[in-house]
Amino acid sequence: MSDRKTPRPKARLPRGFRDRGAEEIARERAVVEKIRAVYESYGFEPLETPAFEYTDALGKFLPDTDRPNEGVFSLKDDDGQWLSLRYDLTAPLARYVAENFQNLPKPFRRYQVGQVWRNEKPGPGRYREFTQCDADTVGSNSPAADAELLMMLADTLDALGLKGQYAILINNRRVLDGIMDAAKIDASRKGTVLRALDKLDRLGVDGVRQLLGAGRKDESGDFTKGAELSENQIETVLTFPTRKSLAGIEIGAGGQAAYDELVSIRNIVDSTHGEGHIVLDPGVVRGLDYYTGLVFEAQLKFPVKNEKGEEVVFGSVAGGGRYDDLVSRFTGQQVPAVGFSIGVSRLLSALQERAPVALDPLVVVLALDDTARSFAMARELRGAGLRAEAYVGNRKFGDQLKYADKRGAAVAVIEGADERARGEVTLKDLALGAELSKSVESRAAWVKDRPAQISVKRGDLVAEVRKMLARH
RNA sequence: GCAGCUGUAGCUCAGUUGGUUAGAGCGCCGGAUUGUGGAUCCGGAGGUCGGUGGUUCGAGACCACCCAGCUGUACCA
Repeated sequence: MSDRKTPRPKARLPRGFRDRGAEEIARERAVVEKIRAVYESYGFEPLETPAFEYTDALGKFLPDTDRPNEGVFSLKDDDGQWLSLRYDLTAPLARYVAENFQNLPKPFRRYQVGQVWRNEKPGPGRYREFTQCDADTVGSNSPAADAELLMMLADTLDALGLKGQYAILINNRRVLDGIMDAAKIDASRKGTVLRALDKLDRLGVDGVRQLLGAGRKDESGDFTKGAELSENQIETVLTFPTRKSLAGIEIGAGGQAAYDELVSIRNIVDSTHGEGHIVLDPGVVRGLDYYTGLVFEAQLKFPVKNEKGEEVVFGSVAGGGRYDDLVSRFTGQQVPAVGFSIGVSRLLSALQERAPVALDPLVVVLALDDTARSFAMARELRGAGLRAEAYVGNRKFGDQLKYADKRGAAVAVIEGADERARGEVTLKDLALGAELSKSVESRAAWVKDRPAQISVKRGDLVAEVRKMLARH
């Protein structure tokens, strides 16, 4: 170790990114397959778009040379044009629809599963790369399209084993507008009010009341300025969210029509799916600029724990709404659209302890002194549909067993010179052995007894391995 | 962005009012055991004490600034 000119790089993940291992990948695949199956059964067709888009096609965050990566990950292409990693699947959809408008059936119903990236500060359970599972209907302003998506979301959550354990909360932005008009909130404060209402689930009524009034101090002591509404205004704005009632509030013709539409959408879903899936909830706001009518979120009714085992306010596992202006950015034509997005990673962490996914058991064939024979046995086991591998390292026998143990293998297959001479193989039940080892004190006795292993005819390899696996 | 807290081995952390050569547990590697996982025992590798400057005879510790991480909050498609 002589003079090292450059210091070693530190092995570390970029902030907000994660590695994912076998178990999580298996769980995500299983979940995504269930979601896909439901979407496809509804006739939604899959679409894939690239990770990069031209930045101006994504909208909103146009990079300038000083701050090219505000909110999104951006880079400059060879020809000087800005590219960005997509931050959702909806903006690429709008681009796709605008680009292929004449060839698409209207309504165009598609789903898309993919990673999205956001260049922002990560938080607990919040990353800069995550998977979304979107379904959208473009080209229909009918409540039928809204209702269909709500049904499909309900069926999807049912298919994931969450039947009866969630509620889809729906609201309409025009109802909120009506309420704010009734409270005589001037236009400059509406944004602040909506943002405050959006935080009901996290901050509670008292926190939101502070944000609507003078302001709120967070637990670090930092102060957030409020909307400075009067007591009366605050009461009016909070009446619907807290008492779930519009009694005594005149929300105007537009607001009333939007409210009636919400009720009719709920009734459609109730008629096909039974009551209780859809709940009118005025606390649902979902952002500011994007949605134009219906907004909704799916919330889990059961408590969710974080990595430390603490119960957390979980928020929504899926959300969406109606956005009627997205395609017009490209074409100038209003194209009504409605859609939702399932946050697959969030859903997975919520599902973790409730619906574990079991991996197929693994068989490891140890390679004592004849690699070719080990490979042949592993191949034979694979041919029988088992997950099997031959040891490809170069360590001694004891270490090979340690390896099998660490892999979580269920069975080890051993064929050394002794076994071969007898035309047999030794099968070791690693799971059973791990259990037995708890009561063994001395290594000598453990080695001598060789628990949980049997010798079988080489020709019966597959059948005997199957028999051993069947015990668990 | 704002605020609070925290930075010592791969990980989790200890390190007395500032005092010699910076420690522990876990993990890793080797051995006890040329063919048997766990536990145990023995040995080993692994550190610019986040960085820079300052105070001091002396700084991992004290001060200033910077950087990074975590948490909350703001913004958020």
